[in-house]
Amino acid sequence: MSSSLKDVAARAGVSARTVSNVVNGSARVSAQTRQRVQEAIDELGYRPNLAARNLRAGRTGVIGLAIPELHSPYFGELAGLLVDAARRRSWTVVIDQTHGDAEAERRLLTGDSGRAMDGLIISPWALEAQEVASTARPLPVVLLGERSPQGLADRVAVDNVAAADDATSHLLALGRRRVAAIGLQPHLHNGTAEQRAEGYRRALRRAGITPSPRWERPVASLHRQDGARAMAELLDGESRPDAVFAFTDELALGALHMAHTRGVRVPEDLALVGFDDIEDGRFSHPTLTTVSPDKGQIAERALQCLADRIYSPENQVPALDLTVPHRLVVRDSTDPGTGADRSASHLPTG
Amino acid sequence: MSSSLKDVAARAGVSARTVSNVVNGSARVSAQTRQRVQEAIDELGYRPNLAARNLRAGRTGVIGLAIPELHSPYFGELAGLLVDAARRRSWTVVIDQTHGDAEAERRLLTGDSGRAMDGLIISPWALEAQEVASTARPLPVVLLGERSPQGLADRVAVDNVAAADDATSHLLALGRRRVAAIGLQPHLHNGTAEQRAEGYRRALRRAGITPSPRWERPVASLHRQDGARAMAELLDGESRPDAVFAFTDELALGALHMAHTRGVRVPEDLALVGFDDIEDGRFSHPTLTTVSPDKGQIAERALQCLADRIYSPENQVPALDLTVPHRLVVRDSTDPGTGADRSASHLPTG
DNA sequence: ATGAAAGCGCTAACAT
DNA sequence: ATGTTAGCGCTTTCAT
Repeated sequence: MSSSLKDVAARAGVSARTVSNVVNGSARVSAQTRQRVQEAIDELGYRPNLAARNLRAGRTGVIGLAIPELHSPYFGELAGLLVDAARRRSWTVVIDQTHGDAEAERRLLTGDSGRAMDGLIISPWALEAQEVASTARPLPVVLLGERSPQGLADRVAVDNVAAADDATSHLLALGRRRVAAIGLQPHLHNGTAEQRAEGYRRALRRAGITPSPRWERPVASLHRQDGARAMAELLDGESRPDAVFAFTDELALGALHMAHTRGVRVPEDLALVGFDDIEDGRFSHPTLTTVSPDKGQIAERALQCLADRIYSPENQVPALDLTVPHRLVVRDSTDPGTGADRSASHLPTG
Repeated sequence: MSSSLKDVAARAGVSARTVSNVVNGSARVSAQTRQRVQEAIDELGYRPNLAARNLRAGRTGVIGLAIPELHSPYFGELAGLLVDAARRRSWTVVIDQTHGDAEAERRLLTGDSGRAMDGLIISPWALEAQEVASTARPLPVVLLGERSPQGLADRVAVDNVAAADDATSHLLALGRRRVAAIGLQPHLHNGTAEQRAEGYRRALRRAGITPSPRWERPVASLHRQDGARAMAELLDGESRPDAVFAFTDELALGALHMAHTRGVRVPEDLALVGFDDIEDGRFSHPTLTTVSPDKGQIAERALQCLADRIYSPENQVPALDLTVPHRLVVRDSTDPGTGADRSASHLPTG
């Protein structure tokens, strides 16, 4: 068994209080005493028991991160940023994967997950805004990329409608008219797909084009294979699209794969835009034009929200609804031009 | 403030003991009492305090996962598998990113990280086997993908030498003779790159080819851009390779990108093999031949090691050195043939 | 079947 | 500057 504060105190011939002071630097300790205590600590290999500290403090220093799946590049990147940002605030992150399971999301929100944490950052997938809003939450929660749950929890996201509009408008500006969309999720109501569809249609209408269900391809999930399947369906249709806006980069990369397989040239025959700006899209062939959300800011602001709620529970402002900037990164999949990434270069020239 | 066991006990008119029994089902409680307690729990919205439980139990139910970076597809996939596998054992996973920083790795190993956990799974990057072995560890540790630290901690990994040999032999079997390697890391001594280089050279020698430093490209890190840079160097050389074995899929995808940029055809002009079998390689153009480690088994066995050490500290067997299977997945980047993925199909035919 | 009480290891209010 | 001690919320031994 490892040694405790008391053991160290006994060994150094001081009280527990003094050892605690030395460990935490919380009060003045004479140099001599300090050294004696330090020696005892070293000799015994003493490590403070975190569980005891947590119990005492009423806080764990742990925040939860609940995302659909860690292996998806978008969530992997975001999780990485959050872990690092949390660390800067001396927080530890425990990660849960919901796999889009409503029950799992519910458990996390209600605090029945059996995880001890001071706050939760969750990217809901299956749960609708209504249910998220009505769930009793025993701890501070920040929602990511979710339709605002009627001001009942902080939320951080890009403006999905505007972003989808930007992407679609870019395709229209290239002169494309048969612009398809891949990524609708009629079975889900978490808001994201709906908002991107809305932005897509808005851009079409502004260009004088009537949105048609024929160009809107639903997907079961957001993986590459779903994008490939949707693209196959589009290519099998009577009239082929000359542009595709995929609601995520993974879908876009799957679509790109299928285009290659079918001998469709990108961007000549088909211009393609994704969403998320994942690393893969910078090295695909051709490189992928995409909507780039500011992921660093998403991570930073989500943590800031949590910090405010956790450390200042007294002055509770109403729920925040934070919009994070995005930008369109034009690459080769829509640009038959130079072949260069015009927004962000990650390779040495030459 | 949230309510405690005592509050529930008072409200239900029973002792804390009984409430605890109801919550944990640990002893027989009369149906009537049980119901009364349950009502009190519901009315008060009582949730057990995990910190107190942990203190009492001397265990946290938390294990740490320390990896270089979460956003890399390989580690993202592995982390996802570990999180799910841990959950099946009612464990929570806290993730730390070391970013290949020796100091960060050291802190985790010595337990000075300020994270409360029952065990640690770490994929060391900067630390050498020697130092890992000599570090005093206050908790059970499993090493991933690391050279065996002289039997001083459990370790789970593929046979890197054999795997690299397989990959290289595959290229040689295609009739390629100028086989380059991308991914050496002379500045690191964590073992992985060295072992893959060794397997690469072994295969060459067996084919009667003398390994030459000219074909061995070092990289600063294992990202796509490093692979692209290394490939550029190879293509700028006096004699061009007709095959490349990249030590990771990310490097391979970066190399592939550069090949496209330079107009080099894959696999006709250049056959390419990666390592890790990340999702991207199944949808790249062309799809990527790769060495596929059994990631699910890595996760499962790492957790099993940890469980054995945590739950049965008394019968301590010597450190285990577990080798997990791998297989070569042949795809289009080495197969000018059918264009089909011959080992694992992730798309519907048609 | 249930109650009373000790104690897990730590911090901090109260002492000196 | 340092000692003494209560108590965070829970589980569990001992007792009834």
